[in-house]
Amino acid sequence: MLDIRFIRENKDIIIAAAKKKRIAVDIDELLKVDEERRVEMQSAEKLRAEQNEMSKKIAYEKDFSAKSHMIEEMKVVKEELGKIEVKLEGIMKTWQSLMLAVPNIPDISVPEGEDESKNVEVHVWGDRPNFSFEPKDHLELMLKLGMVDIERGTKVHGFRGYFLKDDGAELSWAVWNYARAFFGKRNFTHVVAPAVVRKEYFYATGHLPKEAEDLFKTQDDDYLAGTAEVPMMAYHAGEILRKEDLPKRYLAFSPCYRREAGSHGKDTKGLIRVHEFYKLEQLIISEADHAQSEKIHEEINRNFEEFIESLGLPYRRLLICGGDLSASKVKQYDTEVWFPSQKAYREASSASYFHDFQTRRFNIRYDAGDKKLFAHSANSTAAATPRLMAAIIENYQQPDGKIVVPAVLRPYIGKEVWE
RNA sequence: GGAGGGAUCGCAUAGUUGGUCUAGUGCGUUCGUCUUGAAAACGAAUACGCCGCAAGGCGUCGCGAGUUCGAAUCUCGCUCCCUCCGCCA
Repeated sequence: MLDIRFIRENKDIIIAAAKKKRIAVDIDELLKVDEERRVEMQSAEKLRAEQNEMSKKIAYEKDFSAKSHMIEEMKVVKEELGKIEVKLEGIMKTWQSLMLAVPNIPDISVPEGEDESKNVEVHVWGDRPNFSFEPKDHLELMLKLGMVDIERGTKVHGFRGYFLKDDGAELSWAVWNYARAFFGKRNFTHVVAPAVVRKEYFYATGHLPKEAEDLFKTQDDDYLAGTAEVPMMAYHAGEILRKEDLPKRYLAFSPCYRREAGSHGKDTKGLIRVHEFYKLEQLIISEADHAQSEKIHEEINRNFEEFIESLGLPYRRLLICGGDLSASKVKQYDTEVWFPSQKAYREASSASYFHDFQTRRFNIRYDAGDKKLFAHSANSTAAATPRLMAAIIENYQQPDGKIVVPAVLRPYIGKEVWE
């Protein structure tokens, strides 16, 4: 959500932004409805002012007939006001839906482009393992080592179900614990966040209504979050923060639920795409300052990259192009890790910043002295399992099917090789 | 799951026979006076949003609807919190 005043004054910028993002919006229609909205509001307020004033006079009036006369007069005003209110209600509905359709402004550094094929590879790190044999996929390797049980996973949960066990379960704990220690040194507040979240907050993040198909819903009309971004933005919803407490830096752990309704044919085997996984997420609420937001975005993205560098996983960073950038975002990097069996990079992290687009919907402000300002927000993956585990398994595999434990995980695993 | 109580502008409270409530008071906070400085005392300010160039106006007493000329106050629905009972990790 953007500021209507900003939209009024920067129509051309919004139109260009929508074009870059391949999003259809009718700004002229919005401005027209906005004008009607203001006109109706003013006439409603004028009548209310009259009502308030007369109301006081009626209260003081001692003469019965004069009093009755005034009440009769105000009945007419009431009726008139009612008509305007009905009209205004309709206008407000249209206004709000048009407002929700207005996208955030992409950064100047966001490349032009139709869709994901135009995302730009801006950074590549690490030597892809040079196997003298045909690398196996993580599922085959993990099954052989008894790290995962898919058969019972599907028996118990259904499609995309899995059990991690023995070394697989331990690896999961090791990744979480290592991530906790790694990011903990970078000045984050640790949080374990709920995945069951009230509906209204999904609208605020923009997950609803457009991703309703991809979300699990409870019988109490709550939804299961697919990322801790939802509960963590909701955490400060409606609050006015103190400027000296910013930035708020959270490392949130939560289970994540995704129905993957739109990807039935994709990644049908293995642990790359599952309904239920676990993620540590970086989320930062900061002052309303573009330069600072940009810096935070680079920083949290680098945090993730340095994390997987320490794990020795080759990766590349993509700068997401306009056509692939969602409405709420200013800029996004996706970090993709190398999967030897697929001979391809697969997404392991996504880092974005939003300026005040999200905080406006969540109503998260801070006291900037003379005025209250909407804060800025940014988030990035810190570590998502089991996908990250799959990457570790594949990149550290040996000719005989054994897996070398990455050096940084050995203190958490207690051995050097899985066999 | 059952029974009862509650939600007021940072915190604590007043206000429920509808109309001087444009919500009072205390604490806290900020500024000022006094003081070498501090404390104390005294004085003033102190919720948020919307519309408007401005003057000013409007809205919000958990949220939403309703009754009324007029709602913090009455009615209905919802949310959350507290106490007790039951069940349970």
